Amino acid sequence: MTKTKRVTSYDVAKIAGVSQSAVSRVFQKGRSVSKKTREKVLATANDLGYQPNAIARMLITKRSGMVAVILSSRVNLIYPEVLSLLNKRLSEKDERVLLFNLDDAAGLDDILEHIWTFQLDGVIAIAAHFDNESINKFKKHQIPVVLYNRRVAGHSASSVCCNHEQGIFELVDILDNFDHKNYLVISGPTESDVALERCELAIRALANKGYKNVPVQYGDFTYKSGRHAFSEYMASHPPPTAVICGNDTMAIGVIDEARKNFGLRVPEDLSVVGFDGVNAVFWHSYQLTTIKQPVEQMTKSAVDILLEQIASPENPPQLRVWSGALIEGNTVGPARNEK
Amino acid sequence: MTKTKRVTSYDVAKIAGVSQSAVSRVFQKGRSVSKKTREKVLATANDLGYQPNAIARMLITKRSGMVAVILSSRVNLIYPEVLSLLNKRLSEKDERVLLFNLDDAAGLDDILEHIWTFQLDGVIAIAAHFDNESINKFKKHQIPVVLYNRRVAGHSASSVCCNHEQGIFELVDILDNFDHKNYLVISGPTESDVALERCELAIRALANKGYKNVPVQYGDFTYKSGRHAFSEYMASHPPPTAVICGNDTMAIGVIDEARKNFGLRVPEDLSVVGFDGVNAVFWHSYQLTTIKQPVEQMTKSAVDILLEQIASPENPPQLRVWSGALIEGNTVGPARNEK
DNA sequence: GTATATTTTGCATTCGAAGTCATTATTAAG
DNA sequence: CTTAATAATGACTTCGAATGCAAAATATAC
Repeated sequence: MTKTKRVTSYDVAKIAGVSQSAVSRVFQKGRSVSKKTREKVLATANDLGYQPNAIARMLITKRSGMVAVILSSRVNLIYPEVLSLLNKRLSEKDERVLLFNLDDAAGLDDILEHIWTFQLDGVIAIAAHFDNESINKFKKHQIPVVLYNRRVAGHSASSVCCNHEQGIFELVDILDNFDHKNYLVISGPTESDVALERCELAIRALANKGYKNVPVQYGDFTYKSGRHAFSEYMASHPPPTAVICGNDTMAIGVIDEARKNFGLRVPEDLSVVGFDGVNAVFWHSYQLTTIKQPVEQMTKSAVDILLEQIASPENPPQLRVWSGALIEGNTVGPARNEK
Repeated sequence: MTKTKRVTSYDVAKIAGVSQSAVSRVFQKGRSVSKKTREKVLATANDLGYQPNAIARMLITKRSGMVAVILSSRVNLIYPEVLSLLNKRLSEKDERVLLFNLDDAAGLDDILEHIWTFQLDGVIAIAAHFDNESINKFKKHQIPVVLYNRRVAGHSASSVCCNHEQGIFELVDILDNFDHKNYLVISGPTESDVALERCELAIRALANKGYKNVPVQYGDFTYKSGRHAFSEYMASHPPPTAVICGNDTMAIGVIDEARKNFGLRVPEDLSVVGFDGVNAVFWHSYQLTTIKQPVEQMTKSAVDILLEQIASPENPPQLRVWSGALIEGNTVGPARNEK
């Protein structure tokens, strides 16, 4: 029942026989304090169990030491990995992660309200949909943003992206070299910018090879939706020989559906490629050929850029693009072109 | 270059022709303000784009509106789901999530330091290892904690757990009914409390059925480690007929290893069970028989308990245990008992 | 109409550390 | 040993909202 009051810098000051300013200075780096007082203060601080109150510090310094990470969660198996790495990198730079889930009932506006009031140092938005209007709000509130895998028109915000073009083109090249002619694209949901980008690139890459009007089915990045998209297509079309999927999870769904409900062998009868390089692509039952998103570099860049923008807000927005690496699995083979 | 100053309650007060207190009261619920002033204030606040500064509020109210979630990440596919649900539930109660990853170089102590200085409202620790010493620190700092899937000796902290005993016993019952006699347990890493608990329960459940000295291999909850543990065991023992795994991901690894490198069919030659109920257990290539952790209820309870503790810190710690649900897959069958 | 109860209001203070500035102690240079 | 330069220190103010309290305004009862 003892409502222990917090130990403040004043308490320490009094006991150590110095001023509050002195105590404060001891807990800041690069401030001149004599060795004698520093030791005195540190000793009594330790005795009393004193630690500077971060909230009070935030109020006066106007830096919260917190970065918001906005996540459109669940959608993709790779996000947990991204989040974990971002957290790690930010911690190293002494920034905490305040997490926001965008897919909850509460929309973006709701999240933004919170971001303003919390005086965050910056924001990293993972594949969330931001239009220029939102970006302008950040400008107005003078909070740096870095978009992850999302570019915004006119380069008005910094972003770190996977080079989807390079990745998709590489996959299409491989398929084309195997003489595939009957393609199916299974895209992620139209609300997702990443999904749209990958889908358009696939269509463009195929067009370059001379394949126009490639059919597209839409899923929502989940396993189930991959299966469903494939069976939907099969219900009214002759089987394709190659399927290009918007992400790995759907690709795995396609493989299972093809094998189970259509008796197709992968890769003998059907080639399948995905995107992302999640752990499951290495599982023996799938061994998916896909592109690994360079998560390490991307998260590092995102944090670097963000910190730069925090330090020098007047710097122009940056764009950094990283190429993914091909994972050569076992789901691509020569086309079975029947005639 | 215009360093726009933040709009404060004083600014609004001056323009609206009221006192700062009045402005403050408008933005708190359950405070008496006349309709007239409320409207005036709200109008000018809107004009100026004023929003209360959360940091200043935290300082005076001593509530940060933030809850720390400590995650031992990566280890388990189910954590992202847990995190996402916790975030959602906490947002509904107007608490933000400050995320900490325990497996980074920075250890628990480092995280705790931050927790004290941030004056957090509470902490939810997901399967992190907390000893009584750590719990006592929380008591000293008067910060409520809820442990997720982790009990601490002497009920000194609240926790929400999956009923691993019921789950494991149910799985063992099923295997026993299929007349299995040669078991192998593949446990998660010894640093993990959940892993240890599941492993011990499996051993106890088997002992109840008369099987003593059941062999145990250790993995680290990953797919690879599941495969490796199984092949290690097979290298020097006759094949078991049933494998009980510490989680789903390792179970999937075992299935792949058994099929690929030992030509065993699942479930005809080998029965495999897991634990957690991650999405991948439904994938057609596996269809794992497992126990689904009741994540919905567990996260709800965790948040409920935490908020109760925040509201009434003097209340005793609570323990809530939820039973998992059996997922009847296709990886368990009659034992192939050769003699 | 007055007297009493109730709601609104503003003043002044508080939360806890950090920054400004003038003053004092210490060191280096001559 | 004096003078100049530098380092260390404390008093006071600041950040921005919330709150206890007394005064003022409004509502209710008689």
